[in-house]
Amino acid sequence: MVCRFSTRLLNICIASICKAQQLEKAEAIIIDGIRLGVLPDVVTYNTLIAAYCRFVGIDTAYSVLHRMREAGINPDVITYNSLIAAATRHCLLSRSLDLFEEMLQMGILPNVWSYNTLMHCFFKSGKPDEANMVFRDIFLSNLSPCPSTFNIMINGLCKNGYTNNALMLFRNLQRHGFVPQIVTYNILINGLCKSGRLGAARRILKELGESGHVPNAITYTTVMKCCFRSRQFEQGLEIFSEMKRKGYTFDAFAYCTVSGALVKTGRTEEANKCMEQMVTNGIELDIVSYNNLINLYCREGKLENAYKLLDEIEKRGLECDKYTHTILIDGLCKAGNFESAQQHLKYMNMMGFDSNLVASNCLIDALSKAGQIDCAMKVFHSMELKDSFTYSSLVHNLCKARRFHSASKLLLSCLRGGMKILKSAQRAVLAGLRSSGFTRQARKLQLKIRLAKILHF
DNA sequence: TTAGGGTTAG
Repeated sequence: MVCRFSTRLLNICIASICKAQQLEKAEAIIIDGIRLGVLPDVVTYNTLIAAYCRFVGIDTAYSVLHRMREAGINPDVITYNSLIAAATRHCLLSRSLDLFEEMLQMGILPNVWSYNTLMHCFFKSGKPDEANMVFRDIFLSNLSPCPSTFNIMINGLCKNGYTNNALMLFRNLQRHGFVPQIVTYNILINGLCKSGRLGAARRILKELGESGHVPNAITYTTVMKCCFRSRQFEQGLEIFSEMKRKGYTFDAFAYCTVSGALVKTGRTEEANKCMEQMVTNGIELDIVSYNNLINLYCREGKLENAYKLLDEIEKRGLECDKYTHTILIDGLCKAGNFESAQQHLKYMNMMGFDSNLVASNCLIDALSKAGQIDCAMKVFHSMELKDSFTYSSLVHNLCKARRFHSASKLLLSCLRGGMKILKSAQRAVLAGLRSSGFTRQARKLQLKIRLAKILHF
């Protein structure tokens, strides 16, 4: 139904149709509108582009830009900010930069949101130095940073391992009159908890209470997770009860935090009850909840039930993510079904997931524990990306197989790559070399370990 | 239009 209305009404109509994800219908209405003499404007197309970014993909959204120009409407800073934000959501750094450049070439001046988004994209891509340069550019461009600018900065620093710098920035900003928002406190508490600085996190939590803000569901989930991480289980469960009393368990977050922690400690029955409670309370299962359930079934050895859930995910129109696949690969490994695990890993590669590091590590660990260390080495050589877990597991199991020279070589290549390795794995190599009469090699290796520590840490 | 909490491996 198209009406005789003004552009403003057309835009209201397009916004509501886009919200309902009926994008083709929205485009048809725009065309009908033109025929009836109701011309779309930049707001009409920006709404459509934002919806394509959110519900379809950046390429489709970008193609609307052409149609927009054909209709004689020039994009503005909001058009480009939407596209840059979409690229950032998918961690497409070069795409974000290209769009930023294109915007400049079109003579469109970026605003503080453009810089915020670009900064966030650099942080998400693990490039804090570049993000810092964008932060400086905001001031050089004579733009005023907004509270989100600082929140993105503090969050990015925390996520990239610079929690101390984040805390320093927070204090500096406070000295200059910055009033932290509840989001700022949550970001900092989460960063401090994850880096193991529980005392500092507690101080910030106390400050939050004194600031007049009320802790919200996110604050509670963050602190609860922190308790589980530091093995203060009963305290974590007390927070969960408090969340329920206060009505903060309106989504899947708290339930998944609790059930995840219960599964990790082998309390699968309680984890099951927790998820059942979630469903009874009318909370719909999302992909993370399904992942939790799949993990629960895998731990109980009920792989068939786990696979049944995959069908349910598909029926519900949800998409499996890298966690779903990793959990299943780990489940197959733990059940000793290496062939299926390897097949699933291949499938994961084929699907083009951004990372299969954890899944590969699961396979390496399980294979080498089962004595199939050469198979594990094959997987190792096929991996593009390796981390401290990959090396620790292999070095440890090579020692168990009394292959101390191979373990020593691998240990050194890990340290040369600037990666840490479990202390117990280091000790196993040194002890193994000594006990098999290679004391000189052990001494040399110890010296090299010390040198690597000085160079990298 | 941007920013915060949940799920994977020793």
